[in-house]
Amino acid sequence: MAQSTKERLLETGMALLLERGYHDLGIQALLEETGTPRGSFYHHFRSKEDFALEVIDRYMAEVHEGLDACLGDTAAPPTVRVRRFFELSGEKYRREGYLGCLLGGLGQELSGVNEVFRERIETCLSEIAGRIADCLEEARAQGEIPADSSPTEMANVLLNCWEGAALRSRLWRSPKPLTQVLDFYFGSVTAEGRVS
Amino acid sequence: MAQSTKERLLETGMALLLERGYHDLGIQALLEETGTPRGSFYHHFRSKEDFALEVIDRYMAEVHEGLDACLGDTAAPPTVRVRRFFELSGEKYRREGYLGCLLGGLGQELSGVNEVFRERIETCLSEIAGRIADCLEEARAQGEIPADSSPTEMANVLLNCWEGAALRSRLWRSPKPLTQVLDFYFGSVTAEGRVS
DNA sequence: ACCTACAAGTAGACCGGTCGGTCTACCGAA
DNA sequence: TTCGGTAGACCGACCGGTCTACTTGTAGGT
Repeated sequence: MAQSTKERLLETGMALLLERGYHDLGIQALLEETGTPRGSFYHHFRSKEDFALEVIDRYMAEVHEGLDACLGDTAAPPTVRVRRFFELSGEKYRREGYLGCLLGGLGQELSGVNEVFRERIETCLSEIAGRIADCLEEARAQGEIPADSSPTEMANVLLNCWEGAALRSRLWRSPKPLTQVLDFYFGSVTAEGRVS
Repeated sequence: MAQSTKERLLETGMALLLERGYHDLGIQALLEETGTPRGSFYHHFRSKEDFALEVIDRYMAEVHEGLDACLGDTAAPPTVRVRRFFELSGEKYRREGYLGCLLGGLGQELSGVNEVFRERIETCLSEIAGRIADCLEEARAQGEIPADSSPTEMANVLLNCWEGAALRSRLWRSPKPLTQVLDFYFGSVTAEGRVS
């Protein structure tokens, strides 16, 4: 068997959750899409909520892979590495038809109702922001950005703006908001306050 | 009667849609919350979808009121007026318990599944961006921002970043992402590239 | 080599509850 | 008497979740 039943459910589930959101995606639809009987689903997952949380785990694993690949490349200046990570994410969005970010989607939909999801997704985002902040701290140390910058704050602002652009890109079905926000952010971060 | 049944449904519905989202909010819950019989609801609205669209209309009416109040104040410089509009929105979010923006919430949840909502919400956002762009055009004409700026693009970037901050503020239940993004945006827009 | 025993996973009928929506009856003001 | 609006019983469809039966793969005893 090329792929286990559980993996198939998680992979297809990730795509369906991104497209349809949590409440609009029924177990039934997922089972039909993957040709899985009901019993198998509940053998592998305690509940729909448990399933979605595992999908998020899988999503985060992919994100960390992307972060490893981009931020670890010490040949490039830190701010360039950070930008590359977002450009890589934008590439992924394109392949998916510009449906935005799963964390943003589930976060918006569920954070008003379900505390478990709210905390989990917030944790994921601050984890990502943390790794970006580490890289921006390098940029600060190397003088690429002003010495009085706050890498943590800058990373969070960047990530939040990116999530907003991802939402707009989902509405617009276009990469434009994504590239615009990167141009704006890195344009101002790396040029701001420079004399000469 | 202080408030007609329809108004009561729309007002309460707006709050409930913001908190719970579209799919998680059942007609039943809305009826119980407002003490309305089922028949009244379907007398005033063709369907749940029609209801939500009217809620969006009502929301947009409020947004335009805010825009009128802030952008019309010609005593202040244009960029200050724009900032005031977002600060006013932030005040509103605070009163609601930092649940973010209704357009962002419904946009994320529904734009992958329902074309009607996707187009409507995208139209709303570009309408808002358009009014902000007009004000930024004034700023450009007055030399407050560089002459080679693109007000439309700047307005869209600002609005998108704001929506992202609103999402994070919803997850975080805090105003911090909102104030951070405004400080960053207006800090770089009004200071960028200035010599002396 | 063969039988047994057991567990992991597959299969789908079935459950109570809730969903959005319809329908008829009723009410009160013009 | 008409008509905008209220009232709530009722409908089929679908929801997430449970249950039992079956199929497999395999470890262990003889």
